[in-house]
Formats: sequence, C-alpha cells, structure tokens
Amino acid sequence: MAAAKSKPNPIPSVWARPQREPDQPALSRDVIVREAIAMLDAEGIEALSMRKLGARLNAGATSLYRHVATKDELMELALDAVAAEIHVPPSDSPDWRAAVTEAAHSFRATALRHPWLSSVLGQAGLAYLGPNLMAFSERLASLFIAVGFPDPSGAIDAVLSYTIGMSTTEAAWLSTVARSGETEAEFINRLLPAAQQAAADHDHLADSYREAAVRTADPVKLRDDKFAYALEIVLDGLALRLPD
Amino acid sequence: MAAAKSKPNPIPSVWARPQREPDQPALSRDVIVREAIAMLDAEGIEALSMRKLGARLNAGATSLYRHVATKDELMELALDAVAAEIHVPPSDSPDWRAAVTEAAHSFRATALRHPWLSSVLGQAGLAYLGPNLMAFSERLASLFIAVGFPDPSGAIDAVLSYTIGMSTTEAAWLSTVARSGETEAEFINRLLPAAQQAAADHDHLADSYREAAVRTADPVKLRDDKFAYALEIVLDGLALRLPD
DNA sequence: TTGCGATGCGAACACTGTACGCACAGCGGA
DNA sequence: TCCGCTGTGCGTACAGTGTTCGCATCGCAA
Repeated sequence: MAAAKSKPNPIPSVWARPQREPDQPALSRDVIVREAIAMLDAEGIEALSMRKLGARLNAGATSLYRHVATKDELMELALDAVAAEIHVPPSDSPDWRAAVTEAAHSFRATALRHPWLSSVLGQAGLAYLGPNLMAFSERLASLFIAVGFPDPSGAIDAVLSYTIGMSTTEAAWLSTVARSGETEAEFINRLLPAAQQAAADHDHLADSYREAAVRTADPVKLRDDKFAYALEIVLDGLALRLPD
Repeated sequence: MAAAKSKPNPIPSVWARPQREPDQPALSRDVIVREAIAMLDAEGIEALSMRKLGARLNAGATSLYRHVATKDELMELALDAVAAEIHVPPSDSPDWRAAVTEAAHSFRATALRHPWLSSVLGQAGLAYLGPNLMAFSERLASLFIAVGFPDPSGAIDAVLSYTIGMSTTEAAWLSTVARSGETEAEFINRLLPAAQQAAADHDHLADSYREAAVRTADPVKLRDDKFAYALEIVLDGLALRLPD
C-alpha cells in the first residue's frame, strides 16, 4: 500500500492525499539538464521530448518549464554543459603542436560522445555563449596568443573550423549508423554495394569505395587516423605563420 | 464565379464539381523539392511543414506522400538538389590553389544562400549520397588527384572539413540573425554589451570583443576576409605535401 | 465500355511544445 | 495561530506536427 505516487486523486480526503514523497532530489535546472543529456546520449536527438524527460524525472512535462524557459533554451544549456568536457592545455605548454592537437582531439572526442551536439551546433551555432563555451574560447585564445601567432583569431578559425567540420560530419555518420542498429562495420558492408553501383560512372569515387571495402576491419581507427592526418596538414599551415 | 478552388463540396451535382483546374503543372517530385527549397530559403527550416508546403502547391498535405516517402527523404532530396549549385573547377586548371579556393568559396556561398543546409548536414551528414553530391565529390577528387597530392583523400578532408566547419558556423549565425529580424550590424550592436559583460573576466575574449565593436561597419566583408584568410592557412599546409 | 493503376485528399491517430490556472508547501510577519 | 505571499508542481487544453488509411477520381490500355 505504499505506492499511488502521482495518480489523479479526486477524493477530497486528507488521508488519501499523495503526501509528495521526495523520491527525486527535487527538480532543478541542473538535474533537468543532466538528465536531458543522458537521454540525448542514449536515444538520440529526436527521441527527446519534454514529456519523456519529465517522466524520467518522475515529474509532469510542464513542471520543467519552471526551471527552463523553452526547449531550445534547454538544448543550449545542454550544449554548454557538455562544452565543459573539452580539455584545452594551459597556455604555457612547451610544445604548441602537441597542445593544439590535444585540444582538437578533445573537442572531437566530446562531439563523438554526444553526437546530437552537431545538430545543435548546426541550428544554434556559437552565437549565444554560455560560461563553459566562453571558458573554452578563452583558453583556446590564450593558448594561441602565447604561442605567438601574429593573427591568433585567424589561426583559431583554421584549426577550430577544421575540427568542427570533421567532427560534425563524423557525428552525423555515427548517428545514422546508430539508427540502423548495426555495428559500423556491418552498416558499411550493407551499404557498400549500393554505393559502388551508384558510383559506377565516377572513376575516382569508385576507386575510393573499392579501397574502403578492403579496410572495414577497424573503422574506428581508420577515422581516428583520418582526423589526425588532416589535422597535421592544418598545423603545418599554421607553423608557417609562426615568426622566426 | 470562377473561384471555389478546393472547398469541400458536399453537393452531388456534376455541375458543381471542382473540374480540377490545372493551375499548377501538377504535382511531381521535382516541383515539390523545388518549392520546399524556396520555402526553406524564405522562412527557415522550422517553418517548413508538409501541410504548409502542400498549401503552397494548391494540394493537400498528404498528397505529397505519393511522391516522397517521408519528410526526411524530402530534406535529403533538397540537400542534393542544392548541391548542384556548388561549382568545382575542372581538373586541368593551371593554378591548383585558385581552383581549390574557388571550389571552397562556391561551397560556402551555397551554404550561406541556404542556411538550413547546415542543419540538414548536422543531422543527415554525407552518408547517403545523392547524384549531385556524388558528382561534387567526384569533381573534387579528380581535381586533387590531378594536382598530384600523394594522399588526395587526406587533402580533401582538410580543405573540405575546414570549409564545412566555417560555413555551417556562419550559416547558423546568419540564421539567428535572421530570426531576430534585424540587420547583422544591428544584431551585433544589440548583443555586444551583454557579451562584453559576460566576458569580463576572460581577458583575451574581452579584447576580441572590444576589437569587434569597432568593426561593425561591414560584417559581410569581415566574414569574407576571415574565411579567405584561414583558408590560405590550410592551403599552405597542403602545398607542403606537394611533391617537388 | 470496362477495368486498372496512379494520383489526390479528408479524416484520423499519436505526438509535439507550450500557456494557463489551480493546488499546495513553506515562510515571514501580525 | 492565522494571514497572505511566493515558488513549485501539474492537469488540462490548444494549436500544430508527421504520417496512415481508405475512398474518390482521373487518364489510359484492352
């Protein structure tokens, strides 16, 4: 007889009243954002609805609106919360290439851990900066300034845009793979025949697909290597801009 | 008495029957996609609904499903249709830097002309390639191969990812500006005070905002220059990989 | 003329984000 | 002890969404 948590209770009796058992540590902006992120990670961006999120918190959907103005705002909060996971080495790092490389890899890792992030970035962009995104930008800026680039913002544009572009493309790919319910290798093998046929009269594309067909063994490492390799290209371009 | 286009007509009389005036060249996948793109360009991605699109075509919402399996598929078709606008110079271009630069600028211009594109890219990615996207990839590949890069796919990754990252970020920014109903300069000036206050204890960010406050005169040119500058960095990195 | 496959569409379903207003908890002051 | 106030939860409702289903109607082939 312990239950009867939140059923509608038309009987005006004090004894039947729900008594509001504090099963959750109450509702707050923080737990809402945290649980939203958990849901986004687990089920993807289109699976998140205010009602489902409320249910997960043992609350009604509209209760969330006491702590969050709108769903878009919630997404911005989630974006900023996740931005805290990106690690940027301190500006006095001895090896600037290693430092920038680590920052880029950390960004990518975060984007792949939360593939919905690329969708949010595509819509909201980096216009409204939350505290964590600001801190990220600041650390990145101080790193590039400390290195001594003559035009730090241009340098940041190059490496950050490359990182964003590569990461969001990968994240979108991983999302489609996840929606299929297969492993990445399975998904590739199922898609390759169609892709090869579609690329029949595109010589170079057909070549690259043929090549890809061979290396389906470890797609994760392949993506890692691709990212690292092209990042080196960008860093080489940066190095040329460095004085002396 | 010419009107009475598509009102419900309960009278079972031959003379009152609508007669199906062919005001539109009928419904077809092509006109649906074309009109969807027009709507996306004019009112943004969240303003497009199947019902509104149907209404624009003097058709019911559900009629569209005879030509398009789902809204997601429609978005993929729109993405591919728009990809046809990207211009990639022929592979026998004398100046490879100029050729790649033109391709990148054309990509960016297309992305900025259709800002919803960045949202679609963030969700669908480049996984399922339509014919136009395939042709784009093929032309890009043949260009890089003709130049003689030892690892063309790595080179493509570098410049294309940079271009995608920069363009989608800009497009997202332009979308937020458009939603505000203001010009870009107005929007910046309205936002700057808040941004500067929020960046109070981030020295380098505060600096860059102070700098930005001065140059609100021609934001378009400023973005153009930023894109071109960081692209040069990437191209410099590429040039190092070129034999002899 | 008959039949058939393709096309349009109204109604309906299961959802969505969110506004509104009521119910109640805790609390500071009378 | 009672009052009112403020902050929180939530049931209901509204306008809208993507999509399915089955029926009506069309042009065309037999």
